[in-house]
Amino acid sequence: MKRVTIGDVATHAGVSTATVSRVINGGVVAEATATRVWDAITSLEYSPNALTKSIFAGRSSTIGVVIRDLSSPFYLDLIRGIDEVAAANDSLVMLANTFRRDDRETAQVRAMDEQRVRGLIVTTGVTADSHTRRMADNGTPCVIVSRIVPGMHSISLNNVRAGELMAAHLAACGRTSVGVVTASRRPSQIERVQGLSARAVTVAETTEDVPDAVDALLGGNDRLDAIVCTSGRLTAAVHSALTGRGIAIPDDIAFLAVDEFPWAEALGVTVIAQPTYDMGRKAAELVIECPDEPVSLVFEPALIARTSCGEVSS
Amino acid sequence: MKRVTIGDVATHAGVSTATVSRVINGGVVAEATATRVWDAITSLEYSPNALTKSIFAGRSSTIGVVIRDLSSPFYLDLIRGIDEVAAANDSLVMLANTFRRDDRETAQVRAMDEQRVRGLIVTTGVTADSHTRRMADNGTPCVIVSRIVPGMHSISLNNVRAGELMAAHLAACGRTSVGVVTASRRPSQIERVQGLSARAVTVAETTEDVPDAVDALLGGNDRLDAIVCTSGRLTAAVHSALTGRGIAIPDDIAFLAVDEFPWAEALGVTVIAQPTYDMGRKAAELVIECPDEPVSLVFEPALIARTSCGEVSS
DNA sequence: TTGAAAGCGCTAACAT
DNA sequence: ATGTTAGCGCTTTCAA
Repeated sequence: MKRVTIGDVATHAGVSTATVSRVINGGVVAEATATRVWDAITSLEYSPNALTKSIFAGRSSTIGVVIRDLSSPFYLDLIRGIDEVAAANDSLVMLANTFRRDDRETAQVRAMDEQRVRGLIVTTGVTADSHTRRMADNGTPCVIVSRIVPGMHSISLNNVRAGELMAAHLAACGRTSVGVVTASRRPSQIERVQGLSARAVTVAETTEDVPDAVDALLGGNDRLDAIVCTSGRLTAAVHSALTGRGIAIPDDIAFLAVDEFPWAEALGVTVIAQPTYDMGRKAAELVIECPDEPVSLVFEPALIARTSCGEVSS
Repeated sequence: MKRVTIGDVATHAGVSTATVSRVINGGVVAEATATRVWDAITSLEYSPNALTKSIFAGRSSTIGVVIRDLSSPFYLDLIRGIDEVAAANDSLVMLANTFRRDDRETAQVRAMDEQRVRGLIVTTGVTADSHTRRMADNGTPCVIVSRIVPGMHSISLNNVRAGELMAAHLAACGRTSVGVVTASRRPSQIERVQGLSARAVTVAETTEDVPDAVDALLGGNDRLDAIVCTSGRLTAAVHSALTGRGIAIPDDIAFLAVDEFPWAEALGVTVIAQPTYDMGRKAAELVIECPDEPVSLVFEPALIARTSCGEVSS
């Protein structure tokens, strides 16, 4: 069960470990020696130890990703984008989910630091920021996603614009009394609501809170003609709360959501889409390129009009 | 930018590196010394290098996961299950997507081997099996998901039963002429079709192939009264191909899919659900427990009846 | 209870 | 072109 080491290969090929290392990493070696070494490598099924290699490089070749909530549709494409860039750069992706728990967020960031990841991409809340910043100070390129943090790289959406886009679309569809279900007091959520100038706003932390939130909206003083959900994580819950109450979309109430999802087309749900995949790619590229000055990239949202707001086809 | 090492801590605390190591890993140390060391650790912001640690342990504490296609709804919950168990065992998850390309599959498995992962969970095709087996032989606990491979740990679904469940349900709904869209010649797909005893079967490798596949089914000699899609990855495409052709579900044709997805409820799509999350947990537990004899766990599918097959409420 | 010293598997000067 | 040697940051005997 003992692992084959570079030393075994060296002995088998009758050379020194240095030569084996050179063969593997492309140094100057005589053709004949190289062949002997490769033969030894294959016949012994030698697999180099990336961990030990990393010790010399000072850090590993892995990109760390800390995700707050893997169940949000936003993240799958983000990860895909990151993964693709990583694969193109011979990096692997180390993933950690924090289940929306602050203590796990700091723990996971710390774990990534201990793993000496090549770079770190996080979608954490503010709690983990001090740890992340410390990592950045120690030379690990860190990218914050979905939030702008001064002095650090960040990838985010123009959330105010997203709100405005929604407001404009709703207005164009003749809806004037808008109710909002929003996820939390995170900046991104707040900004979206800001651009929205809504009549009523309720907060639902989890999907379990959604039915109550929807009831609150529906039972308010204003008679609403549109409901928007600013969190992709809650969209399904809001939608089914609405239809479950016998509300017809868009005849009774218009429905507008943030974040594209695979079934939006089938359901005719109009959404604000983030260029999630590109954001993931960009985040990974930032890690690879590792610019000296903090760069803060803001992506523009796009409205994908379907039928849930009572759109009239042009 | 030089990283703080255990040596720096030792100097700062006026002890040897051995003592620092003992303090961190819980050896026998005098209380007073321990305090001094902890003070040094915090004041220097020392972060232990997990890579170096791993080279002593022989392997890292990370669990490797190689996923064939991150876009399939099946995998998010699988990853969540794995991640949860990993987190509970102080492990991180290293994720690699292979984009359904055989060459990338072997490359990623090899990469995981080089990373000396604590264990490996793969949903790859057969191409990577020889590599995976080699890893297993070298002492890395490996778990194959979605396929049974002799001599190796595996987690899979009772696919034949899934097919039978579908057939029975369709029959109960009075549907007798069933057409199937299946994804590929992978065993899991074939077994599902087996249990199904369908009138017509077409294969769609990717979502792009789906429209043609559906046309082939619809244009066949038999007049079908049910379409089932045996691949979660293709469900959305099949559904929209159907509705896009003006076909009413379930009035014109019943629709039945494999793999639960967040919007199934909203759309009323009847599905065969896999206990994906539990499968992920079990896979990770297998990696942690590392049983000597190969264990092959087969999970049972469950039908979630909604309305897409013209179900009559009891 | 602690320190000195010998590794873990590999790379990178420096010789030859 | 190749071998020798000294590390990388840490753990782990073995003495003291």
